[in-house]
Amino acid sequence: MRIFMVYRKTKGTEARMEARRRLILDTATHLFGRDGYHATTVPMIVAESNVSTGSFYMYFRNKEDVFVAALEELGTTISGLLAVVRESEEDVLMTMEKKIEAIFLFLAENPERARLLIVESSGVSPRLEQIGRAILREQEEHVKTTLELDSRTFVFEDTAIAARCIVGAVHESLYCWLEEDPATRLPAVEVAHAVAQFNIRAVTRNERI
Amino acid sequence: MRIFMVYRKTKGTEARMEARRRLILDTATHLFGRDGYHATTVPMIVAESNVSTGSFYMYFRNKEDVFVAALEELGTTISGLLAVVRESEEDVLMTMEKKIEAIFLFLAENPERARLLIVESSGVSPRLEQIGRAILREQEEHVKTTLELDSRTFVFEDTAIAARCIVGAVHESLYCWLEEDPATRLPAVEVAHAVAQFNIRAVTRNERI
Amino acid sequence: MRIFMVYRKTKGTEARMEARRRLILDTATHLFGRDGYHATTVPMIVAESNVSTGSFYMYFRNKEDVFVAALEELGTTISGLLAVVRESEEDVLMTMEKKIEAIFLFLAENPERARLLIVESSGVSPRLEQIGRAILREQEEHVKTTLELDSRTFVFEDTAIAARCIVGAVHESLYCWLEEDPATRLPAVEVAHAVAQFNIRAVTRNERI
Amino acid sequence: MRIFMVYRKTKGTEARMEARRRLILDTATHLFGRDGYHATTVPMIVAESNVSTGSFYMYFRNKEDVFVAALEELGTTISGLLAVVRESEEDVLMTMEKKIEAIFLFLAENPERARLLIVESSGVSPRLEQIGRAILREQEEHVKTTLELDSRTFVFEDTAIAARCIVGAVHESLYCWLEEDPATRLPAVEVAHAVAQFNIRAVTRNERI
DNA sequence: CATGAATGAGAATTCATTCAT
DNA sequence: AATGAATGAATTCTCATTCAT
Repeated sequence: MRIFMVYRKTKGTEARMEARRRLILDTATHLFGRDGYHATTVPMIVAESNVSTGSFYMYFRNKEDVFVAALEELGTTISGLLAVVRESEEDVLMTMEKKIEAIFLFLAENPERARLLIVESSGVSPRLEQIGRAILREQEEHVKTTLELDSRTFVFEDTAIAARCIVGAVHESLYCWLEEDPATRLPAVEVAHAVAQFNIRAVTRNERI
Repeated sequence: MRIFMVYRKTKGTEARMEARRRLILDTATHLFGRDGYHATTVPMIVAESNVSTGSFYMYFRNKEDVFVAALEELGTTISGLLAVVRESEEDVLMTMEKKIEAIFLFLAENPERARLLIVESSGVSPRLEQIGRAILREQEEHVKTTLELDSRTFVFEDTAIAARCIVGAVHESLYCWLEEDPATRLPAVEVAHAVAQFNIRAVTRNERI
Repeated sequence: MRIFMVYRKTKGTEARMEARRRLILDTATHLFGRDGYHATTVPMIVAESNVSTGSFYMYFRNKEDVFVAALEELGTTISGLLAVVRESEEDVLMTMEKKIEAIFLFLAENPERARLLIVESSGVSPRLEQIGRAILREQEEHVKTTLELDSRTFVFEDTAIAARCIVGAVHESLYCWLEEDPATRLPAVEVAHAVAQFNIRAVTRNERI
Repeated sequence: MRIFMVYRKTKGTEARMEARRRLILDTATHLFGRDGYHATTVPMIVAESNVSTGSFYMYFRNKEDVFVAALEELGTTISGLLAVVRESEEDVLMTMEKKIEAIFLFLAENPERARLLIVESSGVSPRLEQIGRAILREQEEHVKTTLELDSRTFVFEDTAIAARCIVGAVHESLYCWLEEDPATRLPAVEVAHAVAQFNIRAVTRNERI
């Protein structure tokens, strides 16, 4: 064993640590989304990140932990997306439409994240499932809140159920769209719009349409 | 001259074999639904079925194979359920309502099968995912066909997307319902009805409501 | 369970039993020779023979036992071959030549038996190895006996070693010949002759050649 | 400023890894040679080496792989042995004699290696058989080359066949010698010499003897 | 802080053999 | 005598995690 003395500036070290964590997390997110939780091994993440196994376990307690981090990050991202919509729209109908489209389009543009959320978060461990479900639940809360903003516009009584239906509709149609041949499928925006229309029809008086 | 006793395979043997297969399959379905695909090991299935490892591999090629069998059986069951509805209803609106409720109620009454379909069939292997998706796709086909039966009643243009939304809505609201405290949640029939109403509103002129 | 009374003539039964044993043994010999001991499973033998597993174990104690039977049969065959030579030849030199050629040609014409003896009999179990070795030892005995028939002709002192060398030479050259491309290799008879010459040269005064 | 201690992989690590690989390989070679390929299990190798299962699979892809390594090492050793002979001898006859004796004596002193080569390399898998055969083929090449050095001394026409006969003779007589009772058998050197004489007689004019 | 060799529990699967029918 | 379903011991191999350096 040889010991080298290395003098480093503290600042740079902290920044580098953060960068390493990011690198590992991004790589893991990518691999989990592409190959799934079980097909992705720690050696794979480590190799792809050019980081040692030891480092991996310095930044994350275990494999599940990285997945949790990836999922939580995704949750935050989607929350932010929905928050932006709420703040920017005046018309509740438009708010609803934008929210639905925002979720759909974000996941359509980030298919690996979509898999992470829809496919891979379930069936691994109760903890992971809870986190994945929490993200859906938050989306449902967002939608429910919007539905309750204006009971003149949104006439469907049970807003909780409506919210769940809406979120379920979005995810299922998104998943189907992802399965389709990218060359021939409709553009994401069109599908997002149609899905939004479907759900808005369900919760409003339909004379306007 | 000598007398030989010749034992012939009688119906009993075949019946017993079929019963054994059933036993293994049912046990596996139960365990997969309760603990998930990865948490369920062949030794567990075997122990729970009071069957030897060898027998397991006599009736199924491998672990994935039992899961496939369980999933396919579930698919057949749901298909049957939907087929019954189609045949029995005259009113297209009523058909749609019954179909939606049929899926919801069946899965509500068979929560382990619901997990099998919604949670455990994804993220395990492409083959399993395909089979799980095929079941959803079939449900969507059923719904789509119904939507196209009467374009006066069902006015939502893109029936494919509508079908996906409906199936997604049903599954998500069901899953949420299963997560709720059985002691305090609404009765399944009520939720099923509300979900049906939601979806019917989305695809019809709403004057009637 | 149903019991049928079947009346059969005793004679036919015994003959049929012998025929079954033969069938199993021949099939097993073929499969062992083609695929090797370990790659040949009892289910394979049974399937190929159109016989039940139970029957297999009626005629042979176990898998090793069929191999033993196959090997012993082969030993007998080769013994017979060598015995015929001994009886028919007058000239000791000719006897030696014929013996060497007989072994070579028989195995060349029965490559599966050759594999059984040279390749598959070793490395399976001590018992099998002993039997395989016994066959070689018997060949060596035959050769040794011949070498000792006429010490004027055969001048190599240590007849035991000479016999071993001869048998080893025959088997190795045979094995190499079997590995060669059947389309381009020399005819078996030519190689057999050359091998015989080689070995005869080794044990005789060479003026004659 | 902070001081980090950076541990570098030093020669020690690499050396220790090499030593570990050696340990596993030597243990495996020993067990394969003593008990045979099939009777030797990975747990046995691992236990005997005081190494974990995981380590085993770090250094070797699988059980076959260690066997291959053992066999290839043996091939290299024998090649080296023969190469040394070729370089050191002037007289072709002496070269031949030394080569034959070298193979015999090396295997006589390393009976486990002998078993590895003669017995265990065949009948396991085509790949292993090929490697085992390649070693024999190389010996035959060596011998053949020597035979072709001096056509005045070596008069046997078909050098390829002669080479095979020689190698076969050596291995078979060696194998018989190994089977004999160590207490009463002739010394290896004597047998080696006799075997060499046998083969040299076969390929030369015999006046000298 | 960083490394990556080492660990070992645990999973899936095969197949020779038995035995009730 | 004949059948073939049933058995379960035994084997190979993977991978998340640890820890000496």
